[in-house]
Amino acid sequence: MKLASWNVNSVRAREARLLRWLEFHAPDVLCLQELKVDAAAFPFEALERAGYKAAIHAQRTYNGVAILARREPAEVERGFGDGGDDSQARLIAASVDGVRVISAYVPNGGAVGSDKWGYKLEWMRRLREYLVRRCDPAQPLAVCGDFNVAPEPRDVVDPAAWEGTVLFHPDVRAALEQIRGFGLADTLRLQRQEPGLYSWWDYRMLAFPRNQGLRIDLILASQPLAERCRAAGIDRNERKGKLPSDHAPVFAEFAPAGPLPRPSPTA
DNA sequence: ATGGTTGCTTAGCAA
Repeated sequence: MKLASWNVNSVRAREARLLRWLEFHAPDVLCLQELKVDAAAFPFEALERAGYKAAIHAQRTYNGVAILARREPAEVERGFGDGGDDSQARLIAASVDGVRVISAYVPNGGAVGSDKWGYKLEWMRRLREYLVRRCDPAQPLAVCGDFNVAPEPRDVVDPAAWEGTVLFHPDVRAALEQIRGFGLADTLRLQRQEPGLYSWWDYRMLAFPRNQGLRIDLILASQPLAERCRAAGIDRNERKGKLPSDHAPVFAEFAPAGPLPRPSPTA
């Protein structure tokens, strides 16, 4: 199974790129963030022609998340359903081919200390609680999306300069560790260890051609899924050219589920 | 120096 996640920064503005990317890379599942359209404006028909069914949690202007798959995503849940503020469309969960998939758009956080910052920290705490309440780390689970947090210094172009900002602050890094502590592995780091692998570059200051980015888009996998991970990466190429999203798609590939190979009797 | 770019909605906000 090839699983991908992409913050498209408006599915309307990115529709042509999205369709081209799907045709070329043909993932089994694609999680989207920042749709920025209501359900009436979501391109269901074009995606259907491209061979994908979509489950969406949409809202006008801001936010919006989706899960695309070859077959209709099942058992769809939208929002946390925890009695808290679910007015921002930032979370959708669905089952695809035996894997529970979550597409998450963690709040950016505005400025440290602001109301948005408090909302971000609270939202990340609620995500951890949602996982505990609604998911099973002993089953195949992929938590995908724009986390708006870089996990480690090697995920940041200039860690000293970014230290303490909303994307690389000790409090949100700790909140991310709490989420990972549910039993989730960072699939990219199962495969690659080097610094300089980024998924987001600011539109300004020629950040992309200078590779001044951060890795804030993640595919986290529970142990039963992570042990089947055979590849992971970031499609930096999609960030090139005219009017890209400011995020590149990230992906992970998993071997089919099945019994472990029996040890050879001659071993 | 709080700049710069893009997108949504139409001057200001969000990222």
